[in-house]
Amino acid sequence: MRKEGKSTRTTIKDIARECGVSLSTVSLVLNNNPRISQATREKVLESIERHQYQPNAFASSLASRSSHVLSVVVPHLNHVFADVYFGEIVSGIYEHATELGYKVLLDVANHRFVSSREFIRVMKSRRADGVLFIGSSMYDDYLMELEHSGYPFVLINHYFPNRGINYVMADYNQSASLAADHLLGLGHKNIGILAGTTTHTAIAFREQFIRACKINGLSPDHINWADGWFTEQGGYEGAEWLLSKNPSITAIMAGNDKMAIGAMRALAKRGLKVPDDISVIGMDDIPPAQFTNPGLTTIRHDLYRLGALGVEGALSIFKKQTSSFQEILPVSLVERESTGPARSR
Amino acid sequence: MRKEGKSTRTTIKDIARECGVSLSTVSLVLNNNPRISQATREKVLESIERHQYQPNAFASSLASRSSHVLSVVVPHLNHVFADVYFGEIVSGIYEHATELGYKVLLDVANHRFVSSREFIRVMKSRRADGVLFIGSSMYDDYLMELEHSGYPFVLINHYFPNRGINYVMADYNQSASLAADHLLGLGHKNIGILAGTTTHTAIAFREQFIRACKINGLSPDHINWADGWFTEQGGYEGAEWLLSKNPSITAIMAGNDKMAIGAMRALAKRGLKVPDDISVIGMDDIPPAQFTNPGLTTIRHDLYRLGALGVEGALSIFKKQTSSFQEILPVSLVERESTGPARSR
DNA sequence: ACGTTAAACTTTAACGTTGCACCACTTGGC
DNA sequence: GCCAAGTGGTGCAACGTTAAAGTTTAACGT
Repeated sequence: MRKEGKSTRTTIKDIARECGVSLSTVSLVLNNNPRISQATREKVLESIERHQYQPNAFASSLASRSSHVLSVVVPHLNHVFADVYFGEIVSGIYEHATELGYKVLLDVANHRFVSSREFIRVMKSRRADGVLFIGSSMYDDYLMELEHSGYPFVLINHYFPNRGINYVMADYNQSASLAADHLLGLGHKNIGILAGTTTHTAIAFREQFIRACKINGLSPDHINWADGWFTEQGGYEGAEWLLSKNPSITAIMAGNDKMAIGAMRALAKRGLKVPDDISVIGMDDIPPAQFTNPGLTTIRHDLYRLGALGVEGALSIFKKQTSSFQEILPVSLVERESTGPARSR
Repeated sequence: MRKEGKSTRTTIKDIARECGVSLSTVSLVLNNNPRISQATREKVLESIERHQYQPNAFASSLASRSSHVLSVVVPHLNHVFADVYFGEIVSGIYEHATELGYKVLLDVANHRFVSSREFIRVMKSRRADGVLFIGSSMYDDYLMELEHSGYPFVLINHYFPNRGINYVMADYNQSASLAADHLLGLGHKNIGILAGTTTHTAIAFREQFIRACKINGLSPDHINWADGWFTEQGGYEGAEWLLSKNPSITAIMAGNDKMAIGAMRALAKRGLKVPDDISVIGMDDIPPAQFTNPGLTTIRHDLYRLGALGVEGALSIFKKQTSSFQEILPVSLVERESTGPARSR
C-alpha cells in the first residue's frame, strides 16, 4: 500500500484506490454531493473514517478558489487582543464563523499592513474569503480604496458617512439619547463628557448627547468634554481634567466603559464617592462593568452580536447574495449603582 | 495573452513572462534566495511591485508543505476571546508569530474539536505548522494522544507532571512563596484562598502556598480555601463562602486576578474596606488590575512573554531544531493598595 | 587547451484537490 | 424502435506554487 517507508500522508487517491472509485467520486462524497448513491457514499465514508483521512485544506482551497477563512483586523494597539471590547466582538465573529464552517485568522492594522496594502493582499491572495475591520478610525482612509473593490469586507461598529462602505454598528444616536435622558432624569445639570474622537460614531454620539442636553434646557456652559482616547488611562486623566476645569460637575458620561472605569479610579483617588458625590455612566456594557465598585451603569451594545452579524454580512457579499450591507442595532440602558440623584457640591 | 475578458489574477507566470525569466526564478526571488543576481532580482521585484502581485498562499503552502500558520486553541468558555488572561497570551503569540512571518488562526477546544480529533487534523491537514494550547485543564487527557506524535504543539501556562509534553509556564512555586511571604510579612494569620482546581499548576500553587504558610507557623485551621473557578463570579461567591465559614479572615489570596476582582466586589457589597478590614492579593497582573478600586496587589506573570515563548517553542520543534521544549518563567510581586497590615476584626 | 568549479539560471515533476465535460446505462413515452 | 431525460458515475485539466535536478556560461588554475 502507501506506507513503504515514505511517510506520506493519506490522500484522496488512497481512498479512491481502496474503494475502487475515481478521485472525483471521493471528492463528491466529501462535499456531500447528492449525485453519489448511498451505497458508494457509505463505502467511501467508511474508508475515510478508517484511515482518519483529512483532506488537505490548501489543495482544496487552491482548486476551489475559496478558503473558508475570514480575517479579522484589529487596530495596532499594545496587547490589543487583551482588550475586552475587541474580544467580545471577536468572540461573536468566531462563534458564528465556526457555525458556518469558517475559520478565523487574526490580523493587525499596523503600519506594514496598511502601507503595503496587505489588507488588499489578504483578499487577493485568497487567504481569506472576507475581512472584518474592528475599531478602525476615521483616519483610516485606506479603507476607501476598498469601497468599490467588490471585495467582501465590513466595518464593525464604525462607518463612513455618505460612503458605500459596509458596516454593522450599534445605534449611537439612541445611546446618546438614553444616556442623556437617564442623567437629566436624575437631576444632573452639570455634566462632564469623556469622549473618543477618532471615529465618526464617537463624534456623532457626543454631538447627539450634547444636543439632547440642550434641548432639555441645559446651558452649554455646564457641559464640558475631554478626549479620553477610549482607554482607562485616558478616562483617568480626562476625569481629572474635567474636575479641574469645573469642580462642580455631578455626572460624568463616558463614551465607553473603559474610560468610565478609568474615571472611577480617578474619582476614588480624589476621595469622591460614586454615586453619592458624582455619577458615572459608561457605554458598551463589557463584562467587567458588572464587577467594578460600584457596579457601572451603562448603555448596552451587543458587541457579540455585532461580530456575528459582521460575519453574516461579509459572507453574503462573498456569496454574491447581496452587494451592500449596512445594519444598525438597537441599544438599551443597564442601570447598576454608579448613577444616582444629583447632589450639588 | 491571459486577459481576454477572463478576470484571472496575476500569477507568477505573468511576472515570469514579462521579465523573460522562468517561473523558478521568480519563485526564488520571492523567497529571497541568494542564488539570484542583483540585476535579475531587481527586474523581477519591479515587475511584482508594478503589478501588485501577491503570491497565492495556498499554492505556496501546498507545494512547500508548510503553511506559515500557527493555531491557538483556547477552552470552550462563553465569549472566551473577551477574557483578558487569554487575550494577553494571544497578543504575545500574535506579535511574535508576525515577526517570524507567521499568521495565527483561532480554534476553540469545544466538544467537536476534541471528539472529532480535530486538533490532530489541524496538523494533519497542514492547516497549521504548530498548535498552541492555552488554558487547557488537567482533564484534557486527549492531549496525551499528541505526546509522542512528533507534532509541534505546546501548552501555555499549564503542564502535565511526568510527561514529555511541551510547555511554557510561569513559576507557580515562586508565586506561592512570594504571596505567602507578603501576606505573612504583613501579619496576617487568618487567610482565605480562592483557588482554581482544574489545572496541575493551580493545584501545585495552592499546595505550595499552604505549605509556605505552615512553615511560617500558621495553624491549618486558619487556612481555608474555596474553588473560585478562575472567574469573577466564582471569586465573588467563593469570597462570600470563605467569610461565612470564617468571618475573622484578614486576607484573601486569589489564584488569579479575575477571582480577586470578584472577591473585592463581594467584600464591597458586605461593607468591608480593602485593605483596612481585609487584604486581597491576586495573581497574573492583568491590565485591569491597575484600575480596580483600590489597585490590586498581585503577582506578575508575564503572560505576553509566555505567548511569545510558546511560538518560539512550537516553531523550533516544527523546524526540528529541538524535540522538546519546557520552560519556566520567573515571577514578581507587584504591590498596589489592596494589601495592608492585618487588623483583627 | 583542458578540465574543474561556481554562478545563474531553466526544466520538469510534483503538491492534493475540484470543476467541467463526458459517458454508459436505465427508464419511459409515443 | 428511437429519442429524451435522468442516474451515477469517470477522466482530465486546471489551480499557482516550490523542490530537485539539469543546463549554460564564465572564470580560473595548471
